[in-house]
Amino acid sequence: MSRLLLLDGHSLAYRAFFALPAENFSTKTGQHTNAVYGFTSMLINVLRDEDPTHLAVAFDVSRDTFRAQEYAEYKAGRSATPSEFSGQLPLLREVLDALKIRWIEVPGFEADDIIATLTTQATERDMEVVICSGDRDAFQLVSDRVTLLYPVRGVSEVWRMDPAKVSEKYGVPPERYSDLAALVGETSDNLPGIPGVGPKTAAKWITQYDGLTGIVAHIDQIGGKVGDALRANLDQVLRNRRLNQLVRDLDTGVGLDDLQRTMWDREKVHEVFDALEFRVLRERLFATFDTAAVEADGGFEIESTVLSGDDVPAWFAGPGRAGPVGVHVVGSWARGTGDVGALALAPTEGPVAYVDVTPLDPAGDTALAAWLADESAPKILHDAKGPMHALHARGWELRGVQQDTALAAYLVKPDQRDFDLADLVLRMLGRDLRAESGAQDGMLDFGADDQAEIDAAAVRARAVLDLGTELAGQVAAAGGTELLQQVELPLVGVLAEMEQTGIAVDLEHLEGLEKDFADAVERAQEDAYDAIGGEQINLGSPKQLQVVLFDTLGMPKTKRTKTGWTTDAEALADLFAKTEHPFLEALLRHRDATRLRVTVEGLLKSVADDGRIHTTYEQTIAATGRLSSKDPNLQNIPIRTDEGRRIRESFVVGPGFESLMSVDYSQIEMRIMAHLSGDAGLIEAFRTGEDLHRFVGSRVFGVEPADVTPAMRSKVKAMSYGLAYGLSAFGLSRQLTIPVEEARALMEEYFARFGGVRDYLRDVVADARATGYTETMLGRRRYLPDLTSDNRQRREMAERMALNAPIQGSAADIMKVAMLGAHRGLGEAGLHSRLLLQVHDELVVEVAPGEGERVEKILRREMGSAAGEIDVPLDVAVGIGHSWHDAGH
DNA sequence: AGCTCAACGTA
DNA sequence: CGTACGTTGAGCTT
Repeated sequence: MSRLLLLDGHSLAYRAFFALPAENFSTKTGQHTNAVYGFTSMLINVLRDEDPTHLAVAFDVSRDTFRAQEYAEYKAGRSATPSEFSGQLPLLREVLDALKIRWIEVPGFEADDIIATLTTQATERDMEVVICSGDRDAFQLVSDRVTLLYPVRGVSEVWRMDPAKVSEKYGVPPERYSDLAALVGETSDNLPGIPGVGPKTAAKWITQYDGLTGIVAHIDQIGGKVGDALRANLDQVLRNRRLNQLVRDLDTGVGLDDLQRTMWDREKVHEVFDALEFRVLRERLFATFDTAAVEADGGFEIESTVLSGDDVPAWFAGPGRAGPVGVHVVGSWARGTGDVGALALAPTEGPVAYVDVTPLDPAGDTALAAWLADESAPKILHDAKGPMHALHARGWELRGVQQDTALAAYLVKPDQRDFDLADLVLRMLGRDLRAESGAQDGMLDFGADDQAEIDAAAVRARAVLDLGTELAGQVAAAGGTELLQQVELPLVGVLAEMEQTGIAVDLEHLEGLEKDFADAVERAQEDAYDAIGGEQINLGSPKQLQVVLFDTLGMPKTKRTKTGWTTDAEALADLFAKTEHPFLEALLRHRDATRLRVTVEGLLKSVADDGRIHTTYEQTIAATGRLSSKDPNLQNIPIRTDEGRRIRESFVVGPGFESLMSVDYSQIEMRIMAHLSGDAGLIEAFRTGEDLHRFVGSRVFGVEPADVTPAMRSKVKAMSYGLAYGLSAFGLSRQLTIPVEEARALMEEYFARFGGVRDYLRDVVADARATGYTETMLGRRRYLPDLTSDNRQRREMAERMALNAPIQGSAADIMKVAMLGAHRGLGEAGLHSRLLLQVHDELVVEVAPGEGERVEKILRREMGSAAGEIDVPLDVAVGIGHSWHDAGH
């Protein structure tokens, strides 16, 4: 049975627009999405509940319809459509395009005319029709084959209108509804009815005289004041009736066959939903419709063979083993360690081998270990770092990883946040991650559970192999092969080692800090309560703070947030300057202390049995190419305040080592900007070795370097750094608390002296707009489609990203190269010192006894040369000490 | 239990 | 109205 679903895009989205609070539905760029969200949410529900075979969405083109031509006042008096709404219509169409749902517009006609036409065509073909519209005119279309879903109470509920329901509600059958509406009038269309005639009277007449034509024929028989009113307004009623009649024979430009439901474009759904930040909705979409089953061409034909230990050595001699082998490791891993249960190995020819390693005889173990560690035996894995930990814990090293499908996908789509294997396989290979047939030639009989596990692993190994080939092509097409092969892939092993090693902590010191900070929290809390007359609010609750600050204490309102007024540190400090209320001082102190205590608590929880903290580096998260660190994040350990820095005293040199060494690039992003822009002045600044900000300050303010005051220097410093982020005069003025005019003058002066920088920043955006992406020094791309957006906020956001991505990303490239060089250099020198941490522009090394000088030399050499031949020197600063704090400089 | 938000730490 | 991250508690919703 065919069922056609027709939606009135405009009316439904408009409902959603008013039903959903805009402040809860906007992207980080400020784009409102409530209408799109509400519509899409409703769409998902209707698709789920009605399961149509065909569907389309109709839109109004404008208010200039044939109805307005007949009656100039048609829909007059409606307030202008808010621009926050109309701005969402293009986004809504993007969503529909991604979902591959046809949307239809016909100039001069309304959405309901399109719906009426398609309804007519469909019923002629014996299809069922479900209409979803918030426009009452659609009632006239209801029949035994046509159901109307009419949203009430915003978008959360619909009335399901069939003929019986329409009669029950209005006292007339659907085909008479237009007569009724003509008599009663329709306020929203500015169609006045007959004074004194409501639905009850109108229904009575319609029933009595068999519709409007009958009423006209018997118009003289209708008595009373309402009869007079009817006669006085008859022309108007007939006009209403002409206008509310939907057109059923439009040329819509599509046939019903064009409306057949098809699977959405998964790639585009991701793109569009990402841009709209519809995370939950996307999950709902995918969860509601078992996409894999519908969309994929199929699963994988899998033949697997289960190897027992003594089969293992022979297997590696079989056909297809010389080419890349897809490897799936069954196991678990985290924090630099793990556990392997089994391996699935997919060769280019022949069945997938499955090896249960929980019991593995020595011969099998040796053969497997040798193959895994063999640099010349090419392997393909998905996200190899985790498996490396699991294998390492078992005493096996993994080398020869020729391709990592997660890393490759990251280079192709750097803005994507997660790279799930099933998802990639579906999107890039159009296949589903399941075994088509569980055929296998193992000798043993396995239980259903075991067989399912074997199949699942075998499929993954096979899929990784296929995906590796596909992605290699895509990476090459994006010019990323060298970056992948020479940098990202080799880095995996280095990061794995760093995670496995971890960094030693001084538990006693850390526990002492916890107590100190907890005491400080306690004191601050007491002081805060005293300052407001003893009321014990939760100082960590912005909501409760707002009540105290703005209601109880009546302080001036701060900047707005989505849900109220900000209580952030800057605003509190500002309020303190104005009011000098002791509560604020105590609150700020409480904030600081709480923050530090929480940081310390988190670290304490992360200390492993070996007395060290093992973070996890994410290599596929940051769109610019940086690493990120999590569980715990060791890239945001405090350094700016004295109290915060004490936490760094807890990171110490471990037993058997001599010291920690911290090596960092000075002003690497500024140097990259100098190099990329080729600005002679800035390059000279770095070549002279003069203090950068003093040098720039002397140029900007036109004084001798020696006469640059601290105030001048700090202004210039803020500006220099801000430039790489797309800072505006407004932003600079706010940061420095100076007038916008002064900030503007400062920037103009800067650009006058360093014109190359201005030209570069301008060109980098223009190039990105032309090509669609930015590029780092190593050719890492970032795609920025929003550079051509009509939406100013989105466009300007993309412009700032375009400014920053090559600079931040090139710094990330250089640091990665430096890490590879340092790792190799330490190894080749036969040193035992080892890399522990990377904090974007800093490396922390644990120095083995007596190796300090050699380590420093290697680190300086490798970090200093990591960018190759560039126009400015890369300065490296080195510090050594017992703790990370002491190594700081 | 899982989510979003404000807040805040780093480069 | 300055980029890139990750974590937290509060306060919701499920």
